[in-house]
Amino acid sequence: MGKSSDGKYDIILHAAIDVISEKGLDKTSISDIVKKAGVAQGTFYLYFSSKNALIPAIADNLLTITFESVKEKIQGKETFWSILEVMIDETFRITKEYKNIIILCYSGLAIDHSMEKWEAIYQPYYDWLENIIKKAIQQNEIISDINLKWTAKTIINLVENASERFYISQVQDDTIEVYKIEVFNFIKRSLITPS
Amino acid sequence: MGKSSDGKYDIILHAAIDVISEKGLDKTSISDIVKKAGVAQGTFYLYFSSKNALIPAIADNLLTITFESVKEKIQGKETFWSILEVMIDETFRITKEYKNIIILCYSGLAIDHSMEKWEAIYQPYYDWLENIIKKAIQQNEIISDINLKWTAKTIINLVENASERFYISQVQDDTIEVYKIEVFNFIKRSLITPS
Amino acid sequence: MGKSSDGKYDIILHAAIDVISEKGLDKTSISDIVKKAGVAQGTFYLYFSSKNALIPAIADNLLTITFESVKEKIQGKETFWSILEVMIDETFRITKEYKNIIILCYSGLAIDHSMEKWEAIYQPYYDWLENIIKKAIQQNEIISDINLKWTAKTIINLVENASERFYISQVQDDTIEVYKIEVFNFIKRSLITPS
Amino acid sequence: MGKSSDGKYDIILHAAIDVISEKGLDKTSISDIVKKAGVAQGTFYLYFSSKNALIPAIADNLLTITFESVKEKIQGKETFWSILEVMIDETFRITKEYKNIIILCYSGLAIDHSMEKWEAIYQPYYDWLENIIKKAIQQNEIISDINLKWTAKTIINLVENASERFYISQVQDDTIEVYKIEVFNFIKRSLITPS
DNA sequence: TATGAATGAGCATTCATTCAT
DNA sequence: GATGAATGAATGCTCATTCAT
Repeated sequence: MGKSSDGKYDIILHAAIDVISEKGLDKTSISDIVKKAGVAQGTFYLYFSSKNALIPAIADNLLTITFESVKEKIQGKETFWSILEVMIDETFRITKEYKNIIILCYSGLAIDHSMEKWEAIYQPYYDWLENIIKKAIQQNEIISDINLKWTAKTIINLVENASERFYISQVQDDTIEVYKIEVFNFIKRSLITPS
Repeated sequence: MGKSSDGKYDIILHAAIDVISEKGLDKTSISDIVKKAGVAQGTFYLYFSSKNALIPAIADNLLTITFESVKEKIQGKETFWSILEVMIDETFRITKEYKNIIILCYSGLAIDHSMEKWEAIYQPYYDWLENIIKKAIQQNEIISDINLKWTAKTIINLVENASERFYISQVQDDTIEVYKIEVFNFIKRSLITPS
Repeated sequence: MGKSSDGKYDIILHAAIDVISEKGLDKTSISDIVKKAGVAQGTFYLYFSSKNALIPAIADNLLTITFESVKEKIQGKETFWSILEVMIDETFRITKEYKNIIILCYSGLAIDHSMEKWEAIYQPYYDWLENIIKKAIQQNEIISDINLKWTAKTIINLVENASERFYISQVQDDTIEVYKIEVFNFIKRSLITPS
Repeated sequence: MGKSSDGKYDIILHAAIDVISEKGLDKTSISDIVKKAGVAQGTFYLYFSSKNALIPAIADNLLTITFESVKEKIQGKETFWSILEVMIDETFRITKEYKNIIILCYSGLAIDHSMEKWEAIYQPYYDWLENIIKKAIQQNEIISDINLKWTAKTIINLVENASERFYISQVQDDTIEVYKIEVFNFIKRSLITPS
């Protein structure tokens, strides 16, 4: 189950992401995946213990993509609010691009009764934002009377959920800009230090 | 597909909820459901067009429970903030009681690629809260410079997600009270009219 | 799992016996059996809980054949020794005819770790012979100082094993008559009342 | 396929015996065996041509154990009857200790359609007993009017089957002593020279 | 000799759905 | 409306075996 080898793990993982994005989790057979990956049926099981074991791996991959791209775009941003703006932009962008994978993660982890894995996977992202918030408090950008951990998780969820409502639940009675601005303002009003 | 008959629809629906709560969606067969319901295999198909047709029905049932119980508990409450308090209390209570069904709705609707049905099902709840908010604005309890629809959805999501994080993702590093208070304050700070 | 219906149980059972006799247990797939039986794949599982569940059923069938044919041929025989003779003749005949099934029962029950089922299946045969022996003792044909149950089982085993050694283990350095006579005499010398 | 090397053959063979005794033949994979033996997957095939090739080797090993231990315990015994007693004791002891292996031999050789291998493996044991019987006849301990080969095989079978009925088929309605005495007496009455 | 990653054929079993009664 | 026996497509997974190193 190692992630090393000569890259077979990644080859299979990405083949899985491709096929599942297209056909959905339950319509995708292991046979489809290995065909796409160009390996034998049995090889799949050298790297993943079961079909279900794919989901956390895919979710992990997705979070990594999100997290990395946020960190990259954050470079040079100084204020908490500009960082929040980046998070919103990137989350919307990635939700649009990977909406099928996001859905598959929801259903996959739910089916597997392992919703708690979400939290484990998101932990590094949570920790990172917690730190950002801590600094923002020190900079007196935001109020200090909040539960750090809870707030970090809630912000991430708020942003993700807003973009999922926009792209996945297909409620587009407003423009994307409205959604982005509303979520930004909602959070800002809640956290900003009264002047 | 009528909801009438002599109640077989409800018998089957609740048998389904019971069994699926226990075993999870994918481990539950139609056979399990009809056995529990005490009807014949074929009878299921007189009331539901397919296994997947169960999920929206269950989700609908769940929303109705939530919505009704919120409306009931709201009686006599005057301020927006006391209504919000009730919503939080009831949402946490129902999330605890029906967490397996909530999970099943996530996975079921995701599998079915019909996440948008969530929105349709939640519509009455959204509409109701939108009205509450509108009145609160008129009463000058909360700020007026917000997108009504978006805010209604976001509040409902925020509350639900907080309780799901608590009960489903099993992140209980704080007490339930902390979670309830944080979510209440987070929303209140964002919406309250500056005095 | 009832043996009734319109005979599907028997149809499948005999199809299974046919195919397995030919190809051996592990080379036979359920698919082969249902094809031969002319029923659908799933129908098999309406009558047998698993592939392994076939074996005891087949063994039972075989014992019934043996037992019935022995009882039939016994008609009119008066002495214990003539009955023993019939048992030997019939056992050799049936061993020859059904040797593949006998082998499959051995391996099937062994694989299944349910060797003890042999005894349960053979019980009626054992009981019947026990009675025969009891009468023979009363008639003073054989000695009385023996353990009835043990002796009944041992005689049946001796005869079966002799014929299996002849037909299955393919040790035919002697004629079948030698085998039959030896086993008859071996038992007779051991049990006959000294004159 | 040599039995020499630096003992890898024996290491693998005994690993196989251990694992199969525990899990049964069909639940045991080559992978289990090599893991236990501490060698690589491919190494197995340097010493055994296939999985099925294990069975005769294991059976052979088992017969050797039985045969050797009988020969050892026989030392100093003079009469045929005391030798028979040893055979019974040792057979019961070994059946108890190795019952899972005995079962595996049954199923393994049956599956393989090579029941006749039993006879080849047992040949030395048969030959040895044949000689014992021959001497007993010369000593006038037992009757002479018997087929030597057939009788040797039958005695061995009788004893083995009695102990298998006791330990494997789990019919323990009597004590082990009853079983041992009955089988001893059954044979003795059949063979002893009338005084 | 020894390795162990890779292979890929093979199959029991499940279960949503139908339909004759 | 109600039944439940029958269907048969569909697939995750195992595992004996190979072979390049």
